[in-house]
Order: sequence, then structure tokens, then C-alpha cells
Amino acid sequence: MVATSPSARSAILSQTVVSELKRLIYSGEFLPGERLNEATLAVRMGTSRGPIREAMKVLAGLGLVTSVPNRGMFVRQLSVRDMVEVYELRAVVFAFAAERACQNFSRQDAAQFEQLLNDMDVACEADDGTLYYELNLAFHELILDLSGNKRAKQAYDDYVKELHLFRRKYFNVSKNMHTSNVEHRRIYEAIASGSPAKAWTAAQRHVLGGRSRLLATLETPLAG
Amino acid sequence: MVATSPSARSAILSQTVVSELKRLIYSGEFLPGERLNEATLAVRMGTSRGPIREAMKVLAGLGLVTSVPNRGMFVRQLSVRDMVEVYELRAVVFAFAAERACQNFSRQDAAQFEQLLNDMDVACEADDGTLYYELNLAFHELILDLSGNKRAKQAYDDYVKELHLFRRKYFNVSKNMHTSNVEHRRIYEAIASGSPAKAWTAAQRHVLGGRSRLLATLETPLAG
DNA sequence: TCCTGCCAAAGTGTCTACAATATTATTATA
DNA sequence: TATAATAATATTGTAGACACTTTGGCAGGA
Repeated sequence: MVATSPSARSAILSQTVVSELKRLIYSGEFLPGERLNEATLAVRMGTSRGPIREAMKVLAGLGLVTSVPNRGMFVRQLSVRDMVEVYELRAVVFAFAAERACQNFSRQDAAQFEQLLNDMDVACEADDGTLYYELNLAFHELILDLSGNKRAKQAYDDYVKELHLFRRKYFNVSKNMHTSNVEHRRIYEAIASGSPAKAWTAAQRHVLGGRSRLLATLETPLAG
Repeated sequence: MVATSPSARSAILSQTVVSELKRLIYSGEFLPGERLNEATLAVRMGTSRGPIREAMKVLAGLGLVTSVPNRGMFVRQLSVRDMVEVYELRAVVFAFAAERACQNFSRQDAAQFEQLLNDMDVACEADDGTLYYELNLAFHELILDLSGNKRAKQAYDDYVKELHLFRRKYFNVSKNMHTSNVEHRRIYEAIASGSPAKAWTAAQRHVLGGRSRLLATLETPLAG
């Protein structure tokens, strides 16, 4: 009854609903703190309340919504403190990944790294924040892949997504892109030269630097 | 209609079911890989299938079960590789916590630490693996609390619980308790002396040492 | 005016029934 | 006997209806 692709008959509705709700939350259509009405969502998604409720449980596990018994589900709102905590964890995991990446680094990875770094430079000059963001994600993902620890990658992704809720409105600060990419190069060089300690430090600095930059923009939200 | 305490009318069933299923999985009554039948569980828990399904989604988020569309939910089974990955992550997070704990350490914490360490020595001599395990958890929890990062504590707890699925059958290797507590003392001393770098190293070594000890027992599963 | 208790509306929690899918058993055929 | 097609069964996915809880408003009294 839901209007997805006709062939995907066996697509589990709750899974579809999860994707859709994620999109709505990340896109900002559902604001932090907002209450999510089951019946309304059911109508909107063209399902009954069952799949909606199941999707909610999944989203709660992902930290996107919080549940209050007998009152409903609310879009999660991160405090600045929450965000700082997640940034710190993310820094630790990313540093770990960079350290490990030194071991598994190979020639073809080099090409991919350099491609990404150059593309980011281009995006930086073009002042294309969206493109830079995408490339930035790819850069980090590459390092997490090289770490050889899938669980670490999963955790890192979760952190990034969680922060995304917060960052969306504060991103696109162009002057940070250059600083950011300089740090990227430093991380890459450390990995390519096989220096775990340097990679660790550079990676940690990068994420914590990102945190500082974000906090700085928080203090002057409308600047830039 | 469910047979819990009579007064707790407003207890959310799915939440009760989550607790119960967790217990059953951790206790080993449900073995890894086992399929969980919704209808059977519903009868056993005295509910309908709805709350069971919702509880399953929560458990899937916690990584205790895995979902296969149209086939059902299965108790998650960790491969050795999975376990190693989680151990590595846990080591990183614990090291981070120990490092941070140096900043927030105070006098009364010292008393608590020393109490725990002594109790663990006692449990060690008495060869009481269960007690040691409990105290061990408390020791680690104390450090995570001192880190001041609630998210880190949450993540660490999740890792421990996940490993618990694996460790249960391999635990109670008495000769490791002594080694373990020596490492505990080293971590505590580093924290008490306010040496972040030392605390980091000691904490990381401890967890990775635990990993090695576990892997060693895996190679000789029935020894001890 | 402010507080208290009650009532109605809205919303979540749960159950039963039905539909779609996967698994197992059966039978026919080579 | 082994194998493949097919029917029967079991199990999951979804929908709709009912029960309980919370919430907001309203009347009555201090």
C-alpha cells in the first residue's frame, strides 16, 4: 500500500519508514524536540501504526529520537555538552583508525588519498561547502576502512550522524575549509610515511580542531 | 494480562520484554545463532506479538540479535574477529577515560579505588571469579565516571555487554585475576599521580592484555 | 483571582485477525 | 533411489480495533 518501487514487494515497511524518518530528521523538516505523532506519520507514510512504532524503536537505538512512555517519541535534541562529548569520542576513534591505517596503507590508497585532497582543494577554492562536506566524509571513511576495524567504522559513522543533527545549521563556514584540508594533508602524510604516532596526533588534532571551530561559530552563530 | 507485579500496571510491556530477553540471552538460555520465534515468546511472556516485535528492534539496536526480513530474529553470534575489534575499541575508549580521569581525580576517589583494589585482591586469593568480575566492572566504571564523558561510559558499557556474550563461557580463569589486578594498580597509580600519558598506556595495555588472555584461553578452551 | 476536581479529547499501548512470505512435507518423475 | 515440482504448514508482516494514560479545558468553590 505504500508507494515505493512496485517490484520491491517484500520491502519491510518499518525499514522504509526508518529511512524516510531519518531523511526528514536530518533534513531538518522535523526539528529537535518536536513530538512525532504515530497516527499522523502512519497516514503520511501510507501504513498502519505498527511499522511506525517499530521504526521508532530503531531510531531510538540510533539516538535520533527519545521515547517517553505513554507520551510518545520526540526528536532528540543535543546539548552543547552532548556534542562535545561525542566529538571527543569521535576524535579518539578517528585517531585510532589513523594509527591503524599506517599498517594497511598501500600504493593504490595513495592515489585515492591524493585525488580526494586535490578535489577538496578545488571545492575549497570554489567555496563549495556541500561538495567539500561530501569529500570530507569520503576522506574520513577511507581512513576508517584502512583501519581494518569494521566496528570502529560503524561507531565513527554513528558519531558523525549524531553530530550531523547539530552541525547542519552551523556548517558551510568557508574559511574553515582551508584549515581543515591542511590538517587532512598532515594526516595523510603521517599515514603514508608509516608513522603511527604522528598519524594519531594529527587525526586527533583534526577532530578536536573541528570541535573548536564549531564551538567558535556557536558563539557567533550568524557570522560568516 | 502479563504476570509481573500487580501494582505495576503502567509498566510498558515491550520494555519488560527487553529486560527479560536480555537476561535470557546473557544467561545463555538462548544460544548464539538461535532463532527467536515471536509467537512462542509471546506466549512465554504472556503478551501478544506486538511488544515482542518492538523489543526485538531494541535488542537489534543493542546488537544482541540480528534481523533477517521475513525470516525472523536470531541471537547474535560474535566471531573471534568481531570480538577482537570490539576489544580494540574498548581499549581505546578506556584509555581515553583513564587519561581524562587524571584531571577529575580527587581524594575521596582514592579511598574508593583502594577499597576496590583490596577487595579484588581478596577475591583473587579466595579464587572467587564471580566476585572478582563484579569488582572489576565497578573499577572500570569508576574510571569511566571520572572521565566526565557520559557518552564514553555508555559506549564502554555497550562494548562490555557485547563481549559478555562471548566471555561468559570462557571466564573464571583464576590465574589471570592476579595479573589483571596488578594492571589495575598500575592504572590507579598513574591516575592518582596525575600522569595522563601513563594512565593512557596502562589502561590500553590492560584491556589489550585482557584480549590476549582471552584469546589464549580460546586456544585451550577446556584448560584451567 | 486562584485553586481544585472532574470531564472530554487526544494519543499511546496492546490485542486479534488477516495477508504475504518462507519452510517443510509430499508426491510425481527420471 | 535421487531429484524436482507442488501442496501444506509454520512464521513473519501489516492492518484495524479496543483499552489505558495523559492532557487540556471547564465548572465550582475558597
